[in-house]
Amino acid sequence: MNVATWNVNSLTARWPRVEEWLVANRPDVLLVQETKQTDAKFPFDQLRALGYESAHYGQGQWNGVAIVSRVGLDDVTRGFGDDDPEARIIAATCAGVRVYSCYVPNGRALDDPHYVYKLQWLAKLVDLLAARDPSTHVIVGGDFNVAPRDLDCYDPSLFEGATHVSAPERHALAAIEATGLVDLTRALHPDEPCYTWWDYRNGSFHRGWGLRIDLLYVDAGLRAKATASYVDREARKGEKPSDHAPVVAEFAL
DNA sequence: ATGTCACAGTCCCTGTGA
Repeated sequence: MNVATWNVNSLTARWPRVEEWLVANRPDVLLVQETKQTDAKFPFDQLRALGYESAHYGQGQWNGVAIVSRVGLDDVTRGFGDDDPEARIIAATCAGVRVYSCYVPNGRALDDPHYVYKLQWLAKLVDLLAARDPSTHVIVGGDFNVAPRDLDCYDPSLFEGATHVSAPERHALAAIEATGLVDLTRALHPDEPCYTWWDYRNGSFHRGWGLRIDLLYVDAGLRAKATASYVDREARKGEKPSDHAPVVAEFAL
């Protein structure tokens, strides 16, 4: 089984790149973030023509998450079941694995109300994962907008006092791991940065100024069956790329 | 350390978010 997560930064703008990538890579499951489109605009039919079922939790101008699968797509749930109007989490069962596509709030700044929202959102995710069925394999992927450790940031000194690296955000990721999940990319690559995002500005990609903020958390059973994890940097190059690259994981199931 | 991109509305530029 081959599972990928990719923040596409508008599926409307990115569809040619996403379609090309799906045809070339044929993941079993793709977790998508920042579709930035309504359900009415989502390319269900185009994906079906490629052999994929889809579930979308669309909002419109902002956010929007999806799960795209060619190994089954059942029991879809959207949101946390509360009154949060932002479309940031969707779950489904694919080939017996419970998969989540998450777009964690950015936070903007440590003194911004949006940062409080980010921490509250992460706390809700932790509660959800802590209450999961332990007998079912789980993959929680997406854009977490947090670099788990300094190794995941090209220059931690530039991020002092900023979001994405603060202690409360990192504690939230530790709480996710404490529910029994493993950051798979880091487990398989303990010493490599494995950046997944580079600012469009300043030639950041070519200068290597990146962050590892797109993560795949898996349960211990899947960790034991994982055979590979990699960042597809090629997808960050070329015409009209997203500012994020896909993260792919492979499992011998 | 801000050199870009995408969106919607004010609609071919500007404000906002990332």
